[in-house]
Amino acid sequence: MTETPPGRRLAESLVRLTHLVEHVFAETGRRYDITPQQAQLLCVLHHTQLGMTELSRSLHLEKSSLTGLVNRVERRGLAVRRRDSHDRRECRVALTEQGSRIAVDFHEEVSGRLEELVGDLAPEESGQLTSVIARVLAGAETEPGREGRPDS
Amino acid sequence: MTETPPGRRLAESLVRLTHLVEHVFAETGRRYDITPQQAQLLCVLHHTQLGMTELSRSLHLEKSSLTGLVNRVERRGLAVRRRDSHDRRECRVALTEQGSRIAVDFHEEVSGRLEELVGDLAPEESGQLTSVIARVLAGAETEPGREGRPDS
DNA sequence: TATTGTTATACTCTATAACTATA
DNA sequence: TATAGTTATAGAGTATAACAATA
Repeated sequence: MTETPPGRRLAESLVRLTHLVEHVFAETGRRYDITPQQAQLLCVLHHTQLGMTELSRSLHLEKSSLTGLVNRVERRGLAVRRRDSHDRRECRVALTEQGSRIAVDFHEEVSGRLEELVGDLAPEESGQLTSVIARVLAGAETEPGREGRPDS
Repeated sequence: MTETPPGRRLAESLVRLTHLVEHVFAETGRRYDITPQQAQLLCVLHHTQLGMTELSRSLHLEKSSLTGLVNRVERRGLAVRRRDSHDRRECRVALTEQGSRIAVDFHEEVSGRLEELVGDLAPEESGQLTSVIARVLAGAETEPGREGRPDS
């Protein structure tokens, strides 16, 4: 029996923590009658308009999947496709007023709940955790994650 | 301009982290030809057998949703339903050998990738963070999260 | 030819409601 | 009656492949 290395144990904690956050996301979404994916879309679109290709990259979705997601969100009146670019192929997706409102409220509520969960951490602990996560996130952006590459 | 409180900043980091881990989960799953949900099921089932009701609680899923998930995993030969309880209504879901292997490999790979991302932490830091996260997770279990309750 | 976005198709995932079988 | 699990149904999310329109 070898000892589990600290990095490994931390990785496992992060996975569990992730499942918890996912749950908060889903539960909060239900209160606004949107799915977690729709919520994520709204949050990404807050204060910006993006084309389908950009969106699909930022959400890690195939463009065809995104078409459906945007359709559903548009049908609910939370976003619209705009075709006012020079390039007439392109469309930009923007939030409606209602969509903006929900994006803000949803984000506020998720943050609030998570804040409660981490509430009894000391400020140093909180800061430490934040900076570690920041490092993880930064690392992930640098390292492409060898997505499309075959198992070389 | 008021300062953003540490808890709030942490909350936002958590959300981003979650999306990253979700992505790692999905991408790794694809390499084993399983969905993230199936992967999570396999991981929960590793070294235990659970009934549908227990499973549905631990995965935050309706029992009917779980029925389908288990069906699909069973069809792929990764798990089986067993009916060897005293209570003849109950079934326990257990991994097959192949299921176990995939559970281990998947878990190994996900942990490995995350470990890489947090790799350059000192062991003490790593350990501290793990226990901080453990505290958050424990807190979440205690506090039910007022799921079914109306907005009182 | 390359790029932007959609359509067609086939699965998977999920919840709600109604159900069966056992306790 | 209560509990364990399933079925029926409807909708959402996703990827692959083929496509249309524009550049």
